[in-house]
Amino acid sequence: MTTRTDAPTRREQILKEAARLFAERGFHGVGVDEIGAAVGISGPGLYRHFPGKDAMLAELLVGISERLLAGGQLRVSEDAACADGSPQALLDALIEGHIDFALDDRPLITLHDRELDRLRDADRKRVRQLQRQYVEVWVEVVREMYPELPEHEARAAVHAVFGLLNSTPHLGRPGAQPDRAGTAALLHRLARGAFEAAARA
Amino acid sequence: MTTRTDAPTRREQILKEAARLFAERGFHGVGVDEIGAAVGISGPGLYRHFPGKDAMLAELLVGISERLLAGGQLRVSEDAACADGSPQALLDALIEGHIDFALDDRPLITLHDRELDRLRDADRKRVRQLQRQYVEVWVEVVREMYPELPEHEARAAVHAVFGLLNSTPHLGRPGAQPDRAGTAALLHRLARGAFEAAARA
DNA sequence: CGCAGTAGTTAGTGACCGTTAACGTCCGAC
DNA sequence: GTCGGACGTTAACGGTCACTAACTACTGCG
Repeated sequence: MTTRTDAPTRREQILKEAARLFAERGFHGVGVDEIGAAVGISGPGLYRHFPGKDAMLAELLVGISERLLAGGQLRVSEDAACADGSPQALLDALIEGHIDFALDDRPLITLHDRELDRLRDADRKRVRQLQRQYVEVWVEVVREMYPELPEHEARAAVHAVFGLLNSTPHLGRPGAQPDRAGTAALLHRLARGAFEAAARA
Repeated sequence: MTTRTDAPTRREQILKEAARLFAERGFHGVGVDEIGAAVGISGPGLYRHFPGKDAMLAELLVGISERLLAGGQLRVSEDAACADGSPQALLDALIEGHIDFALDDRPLITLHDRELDRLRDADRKRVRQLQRQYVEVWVEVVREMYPELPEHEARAAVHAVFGLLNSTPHLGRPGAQPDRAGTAALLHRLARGAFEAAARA
């Protein structure tokens, strides 16, 4: 949990605004001029920082996937280090981490499963691999928690719970979400309840 | 549950293929020539059936929203007619109906929350209103089933469960889903479990 | 037959958009 | 001081794309 205090670089500004715009109107629906305008420079000025529009999307998607996977793996290893690591506590940690991500980086969550097919083959392969690994982390933890659950059902349940947790962009359209902690708690309960019910064959 | 036996009209073919292509590559990512090719005619021939590309998307999205809402309202009225209408049975009926839709019309489900912003203002307003009404149908049933659940939490839970049920497009990428009945049953359990857990404050 | 309407075709047009080219400006280092 | 690189700018180019125009083929009907 490292927090930054220094000002964001221009490159980071661009990525952030591009993520927002891509999430709002789709990759093909946003022009480079708009992205430039969002950070106060104009159109082709972006090419000092990125080789092209595709590269921005690629960096965003690869970055998201890497962060998600790294977070998941970190929590698993932390749990393994702790002596009192119960499967439920680990699953809760995974859920909480994903919720934090979904609540803090809504545009990225939106992009994550929406614009994957707009990537070059190599990048798409890499993102898909990272996503698969992240799912596998969850599946292993879920199966440790509910050993009676068949693997393919565990995997389907994990995908479904991702859909549940990633629904946050559809929630508080106009104003900011009323209560971040409350929303997080509710989502956590929903996810736990879904997994429990999956195991009740 | 009326099933059609007559051949689909050209117009319906176009809508079906357009839905598939829009879902795969996004509205802006598909050209009219491709849509035409998918139904065996070429590009501008589409304009005999639709005034423009936007109109196809509009008809798709309005149609989806209307069908979802009509299905939900139908189930509520059926339950009210039956003497033995329990809240749980009604909620199960809603869940099952939504699952059927998600499993049978994957491309439409994908479009439904992805390309809404590509619509003209009037159409977008209409779709949003239909969606809102559909959510309200669910919220009322959920609150009847779990009276202790505050309204805003019920609404958030409904949105989240939609995300869960609509995750089916992310499941069986390569082959067809192994077992439709099994997938439906699993999704149903997950959704029920999520609502139950929501109510356990 | 003649005719009208339906459903296509190909060719072209104007707009948009990603990208490149050529040029300017500021600023720190030697 | 001036030199060089980082960072922008505007102008232009080439391709793509939605849409239109003009024309053709089929089909049922009097």
